[in-house]
Amino acid sequence: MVRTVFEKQDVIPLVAEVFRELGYEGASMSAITARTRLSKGSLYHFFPGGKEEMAAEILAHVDGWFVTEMFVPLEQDEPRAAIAQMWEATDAYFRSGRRVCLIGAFALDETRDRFAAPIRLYFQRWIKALEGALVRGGVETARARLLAEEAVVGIQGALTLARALNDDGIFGRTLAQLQARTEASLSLDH
Amino acid sequence: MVRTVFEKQDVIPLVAEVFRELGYEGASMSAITARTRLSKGSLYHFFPGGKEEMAAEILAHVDGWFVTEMFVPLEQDEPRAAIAQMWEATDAYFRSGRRVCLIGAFALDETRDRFAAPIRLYFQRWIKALEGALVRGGVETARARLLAEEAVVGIQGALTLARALNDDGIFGRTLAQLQARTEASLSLDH
DNA sequence: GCCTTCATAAACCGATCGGTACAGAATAGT
DNA sequence: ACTATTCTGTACCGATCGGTTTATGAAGGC
Repeated sequence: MVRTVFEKQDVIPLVAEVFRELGYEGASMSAITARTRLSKGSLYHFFPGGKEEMAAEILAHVDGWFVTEMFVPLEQDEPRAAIAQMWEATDAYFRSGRRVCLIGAFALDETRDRFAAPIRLYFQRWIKALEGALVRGGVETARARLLAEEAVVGIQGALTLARALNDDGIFGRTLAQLQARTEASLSLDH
Repeated sequence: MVRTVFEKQDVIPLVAEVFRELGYEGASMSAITARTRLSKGSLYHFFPGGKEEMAAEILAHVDGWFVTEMFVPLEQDEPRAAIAQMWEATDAYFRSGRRVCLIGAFALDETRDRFAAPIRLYFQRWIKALEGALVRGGVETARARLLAEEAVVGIQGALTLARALNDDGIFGRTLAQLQARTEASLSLDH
């Protein structure tokens, strides 16, 4: 009998991918067991609280990734470098639009009510971190706010349309345009 | 006994609102009956094909609304007026961001695979119609394409963030910015 | 007034839902 | 090697899922 022993840190990304593809309601336990090859016994061992705990831990895991890879650099590092890294990390993380934003997907249906706080904090911090980096890069505050909001809005919209249109190009085009616009503001106000 | 007699045209918007709020998987039959006050008998009378037929007809209904209210005007009417009407209709339809785009929500999870064609056609036609209006308004083709794509991307992203942040302002700010940018292009190239 | 058609309600179906119980296999500590 | 703990597979639970059936209520045509 094949028996693979997992640890929780290995399990979270596997389950996360199922939630990402199917949404909270669509990710039934049977779908999760089928796609992760993990038995119910394993899943309820790692997540005694069931689906809700799985989703909460996954949200925290995704949030943690963004915090270390993007938000902290934006908040602390040299702004131009951090912003450039943000665009790269965004493109890599979302696989050029072929991967959906789990937190954005959760925000749309009534799953949002369950996880309203972490969802809101994630997007607030992203916008605030980018806005702060732009300000530190010399952009005027009001414009930085708008630019940051526009960037996160554009990323989310491009993810939706990339899937809706089944178009691999739209995400890259959107990122390029947003990046060009932020860099124009950075050089203008400097 | 209270007995309200409905016709199919009255039923579709009611059911649509449930799908919009809960998503395809989240909209269970019991949720639909509870929120619409329609019995299962009525629902299966109007939609013998069950949930799948409901969703398909709802998509067609939403698509039809956009076709008559926005796409046809964009394709045929005087471009500046049609584009102005598009921004107004968008803000009104999505209730300043408090209402979610049902087709966009369907695009995110694996519901997309079931309704891939109508979802793709809806967004394609929106972008193409706006692009065409911009071109007829004097905007250069390549720029019109980018602007149209950017507008639809921005609308979808703003809808996601409006819900995620529970912020009533972001949708309006995004629309205003997109509108200003298209109008700037229209006056430039004229 | 009668009959047909449309619309509704309620009981019911097998399948699947999320979740539990528990026994056994793998691992780590000693 | 023995034991305690961690991890896994399976059988099972009540509840709910989407869907069906049936019986009857109301409305329109004649």
